[in-house]
Amino acid sequence: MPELPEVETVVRSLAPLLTGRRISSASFNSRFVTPGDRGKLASRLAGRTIQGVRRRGKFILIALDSGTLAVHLGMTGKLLMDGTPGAHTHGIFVLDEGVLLYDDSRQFGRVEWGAKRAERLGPEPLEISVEEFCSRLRRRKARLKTLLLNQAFLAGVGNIYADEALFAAGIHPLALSSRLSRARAEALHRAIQDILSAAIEHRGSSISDYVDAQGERGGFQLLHCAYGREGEPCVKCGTPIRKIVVAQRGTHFCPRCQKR
DNA sequence: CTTAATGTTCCCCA
DNA sequence: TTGGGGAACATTAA
Repeated sequence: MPELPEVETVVRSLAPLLTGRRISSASFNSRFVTPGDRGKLASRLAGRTIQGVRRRGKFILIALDSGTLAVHLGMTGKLLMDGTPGAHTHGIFVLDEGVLLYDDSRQFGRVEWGAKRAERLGPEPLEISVEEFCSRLRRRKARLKTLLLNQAFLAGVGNIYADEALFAAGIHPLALSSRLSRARAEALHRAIQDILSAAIEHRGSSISDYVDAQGERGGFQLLHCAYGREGEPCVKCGTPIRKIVVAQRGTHFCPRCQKR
C-alpha cells in the first residue's frame, strides 16, 4: 500500500489524533511484524505519551516522551484509528482515548523500537536540491528504475511513483544514471517532486486496498499515466504502454516517449 | 494451479 | 564498493 505519498497521508491523518495521547497498553502477535521480544516492546510502550508523528522515507516515526516507535507498512500494512480487529490485526495500541490497530495481511511491514533503520535512508525527494540530486545521480551507474527504488539513494519513492516520475520526465527505466544529460537529470528531479506533490494532494494512490488511518481511500490512481496501464494508450502519444520487469518489479513505460 | 501484488533484505557472482 | 539477479518472507486475488 505505501509509498511516500500514502505514508505522508497516513501521518497527516494520524498526527492530530495521536499527539498528546497516552498509550495505556500495547500488544503484538506476529513474529514477522514484530521480530524479537514482542513482550519487551509492549512493556516499553505502556505508559508512554505520544509527542508527535512524522514521516521519514516510508517510515512512520512516532515520538514518545522517551524513545521512538517506528512503523513501516511494507506492502499491505495499515494503521487504523478505532477500527475493528480482524484476522490480520498484528498490533493493538490501547490509548487513553481510542484504539490504534496495526493490520497487515502479508506481514511485510514492521513495528519496531527506535529509528535505527530510518537513519540509513537517502535524502528526502521533496527536500533535495537539483544540484545535490544531479550530483548523486552522476556518482552512480545503475539503471534509473533500480536507483529510484533504492531507499539509500532516495527515500520514499516506490514502484508506482518511480514509473510515474520516469514517464513524466520521458526517461527509459533502463537508462543509466551516469549517462543521463544534465537537462534530463533536472527534468527527473522536477518530475519526482511534481508527481509526489500531486499524489499527496490527492491523498495517495489506492490501487487495491490502501486507506489512511481513518479508512479513507486516495484518489491519485485515477491520474496514473504509466503504472498499471499496460496495453493502454500513452496519454501523450497514443502508443500502447509496455510492461517489462526490472529489479523484479513490474515496470511500465511508453516505448515512444521514453527512449533509451 | 499459476502469477503478480504500493517492499526490503540477504546471498551469490561479476 | 558497486551492480545485477534471484530467493525469501506471508497472503490474497485474478
